[in-house]
Amino acid sequence: MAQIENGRTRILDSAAAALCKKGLAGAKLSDIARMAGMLAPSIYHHFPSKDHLVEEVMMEGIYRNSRHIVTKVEVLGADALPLVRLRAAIEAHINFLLTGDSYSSAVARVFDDLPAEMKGRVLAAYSSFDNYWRDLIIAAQAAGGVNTSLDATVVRKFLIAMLDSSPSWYRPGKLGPAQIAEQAADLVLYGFVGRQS
Amino acid sequence: MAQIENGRTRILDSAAAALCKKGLAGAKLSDIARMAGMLAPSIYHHFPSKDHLVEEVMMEGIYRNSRHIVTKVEVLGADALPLVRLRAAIEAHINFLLTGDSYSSAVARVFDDLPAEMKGRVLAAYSSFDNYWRDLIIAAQAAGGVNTSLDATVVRKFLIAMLDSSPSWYRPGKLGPAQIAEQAADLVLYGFVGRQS
DNA sequence: GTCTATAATCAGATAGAC
DNA sequence: GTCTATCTGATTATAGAC
Repeated sequence: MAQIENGRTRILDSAAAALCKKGLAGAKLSDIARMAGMLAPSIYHHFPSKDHLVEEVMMEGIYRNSRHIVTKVEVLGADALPLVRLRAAIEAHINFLLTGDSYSSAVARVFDDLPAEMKGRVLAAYSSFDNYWRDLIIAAQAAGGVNTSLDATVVRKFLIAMLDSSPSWYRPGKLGPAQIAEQAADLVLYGFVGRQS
Repeated sequence: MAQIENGRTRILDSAAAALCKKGLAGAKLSDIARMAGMLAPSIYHHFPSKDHLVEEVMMEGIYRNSRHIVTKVEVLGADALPLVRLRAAIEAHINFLLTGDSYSSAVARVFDDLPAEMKGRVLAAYSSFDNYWRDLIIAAQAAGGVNTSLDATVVRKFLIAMLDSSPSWYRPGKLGPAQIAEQAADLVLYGFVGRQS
């Protein structure tokens, strides 16, 4: 079933990469086309408009990211400790963003700039992913042994913003994606002070 | 010395608000002018270009945010515990962003989209602020009693991204800015699990 | 399915009256 | 210091050949 990389897929890949790197307004159709080995008007044979193309990248990014994280968490089984599941989600999210999935990075990069109407549809598609995080957090709180004075929604917003920022500042160096992922989980779960105080 | 709000200041205020709300490409000169009670060409009497106007908002945002945080930390005195100083910085940052300083919110909102040349200058202006955070974190690590396996740079990047995200999702409700600020500090310092485990 | 040529649109910027 | 009118340039989008 592995389809060969046809023109349509090349355009989507190029669009995802361009959106990541240059943002919504910065990613010109001519850039996307060039990266896909064609000229701008050829894109219109595959997509009716730039907005349609962008929206498909957003939907694909949400789907990929969601599927990756859910897979990594659910392989642990439903009876794994909630904190273990939450840690797995955090590490999977960072690993996915930093190991080159430009679709998921593109979502974090340009979501705020989407036209209102599209943003509504993208947000709707995002909601099941968001609810998955909410449930992970609430399950961990319900299991006890955590700081119950923290608001679950506030924790989720801060956590996702933190994770989503990583593609914008991470550069390969002494720390690899897996190590950043581990640091993210340690920071969120146990804080800058940590456990050994 | 309190200068009355002249045209130039009204334009800057409007630009900061528009940049926050709509992003760099979304904030049209006609929007900014209308919010300032004039028409687009009038802006050119006060600023030579949109880029110059945007850059001045960026610089002002960095200056205001930096000054506010440093003031709130330094009032504690240099002999305050490093963790107390770090907490004060975190809370001051959130409070400032959420209590309506659109200049500082505008920086976080549009920085990634700035043209490369301007971004370099803005980043240079930002560096002393960034270094202040770096020093707060390093001082706390040097004082001991924290998780030394965390990389100071990674902590700083995650921390600032988390704090800067707050204007994009916070809406006045049951939790006020001061409470969000406290939750942010608790989350960063002691984590989702917290101290009582 | 991709191209060349061109239209349509829109936002930043300028000229000059008042 | 602000306006009306206009220009310029960039970018999305269309038409139609190959």
